[in-house]
Amino acid sequence: MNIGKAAKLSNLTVKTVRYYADIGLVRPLKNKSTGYRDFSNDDLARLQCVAKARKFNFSIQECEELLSLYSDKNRSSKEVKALTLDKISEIDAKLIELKDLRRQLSFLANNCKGNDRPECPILEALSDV
Amino acid sequence: MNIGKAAKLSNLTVKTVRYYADIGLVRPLKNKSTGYRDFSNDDLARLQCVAKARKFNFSIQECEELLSLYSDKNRSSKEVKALTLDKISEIDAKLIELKDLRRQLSFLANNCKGNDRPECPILEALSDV
DNA sequence: TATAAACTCTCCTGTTAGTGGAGTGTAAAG
DNA sequence: CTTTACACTCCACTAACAGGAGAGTTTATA
Repeated sequence: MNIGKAAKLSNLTVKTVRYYADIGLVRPLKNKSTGYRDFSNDDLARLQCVAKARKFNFSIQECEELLSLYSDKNRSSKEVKALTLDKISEIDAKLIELKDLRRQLSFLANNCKGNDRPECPILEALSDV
Repeated sequence: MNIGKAAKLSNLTVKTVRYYADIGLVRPLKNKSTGYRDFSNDDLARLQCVAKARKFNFSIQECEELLSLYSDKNRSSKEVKALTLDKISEIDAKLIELKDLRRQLSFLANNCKGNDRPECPILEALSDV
């Protein structure tokens, strides 16, 4: 199938699919005369897999790992689970960081009158080293 | 002061300070003969402000806004507070998104045996469109 | 005083994961 | 036969720096 159809069926943009082909995530055949890419059903499945994994915050490199597990019929589910657990740990770390940030910003905002006067504890906090 | 000292006193790297000077966040004088940048105390204060604001997840562009408020003695604290509240909303949105992601990944991981067999609900989920 | 270490400069490349646009060729519809 | 929709390549741009080359400057030490 052409790139437009592959993009539509994987919920990606044509630009993104072309990019994924450029970096080798999929390797569609190319029509010698027109230069058009020809995506197989397997290519499509890989694109769909990547599209989903990206939504799950997996990086492109991690997507590559997932794809290689995906096409390896002898893989163990252990490996896939390990990648997933790593990703969850990453998310947890990010959550802690963001919560702390929110706490500090809320504290500052609560102490700022937010009126027409120039005194501002937020800027004071930012200028303290 | 030279860039090394300015960097140390603002907890930034020399590379970063040079970058901030390149994009105009600070405008140190330059020694005509040596080309060395000369940072004033005001430059330093601005660098410290940016360093802190960056830790609070403000983008460079938002830092510019903060700096202009910072050096405007007639600013109202209202404007600064508004920027901060916006940032808190952004963080809240990100928190929701990450929590949802974590929930979905945990669900998948919990349903994956993680053994040496190939069956894997995680990959199955990724291949569903 | 000579030299070595530490510091500074500019310029270039690379990072992530694409997006946007120019200019051009191809296929399908009316 | 022409318009419209697709497709292609190539280049530039995004955010916020980091790494390194190659060269000049300042400071400390032998």
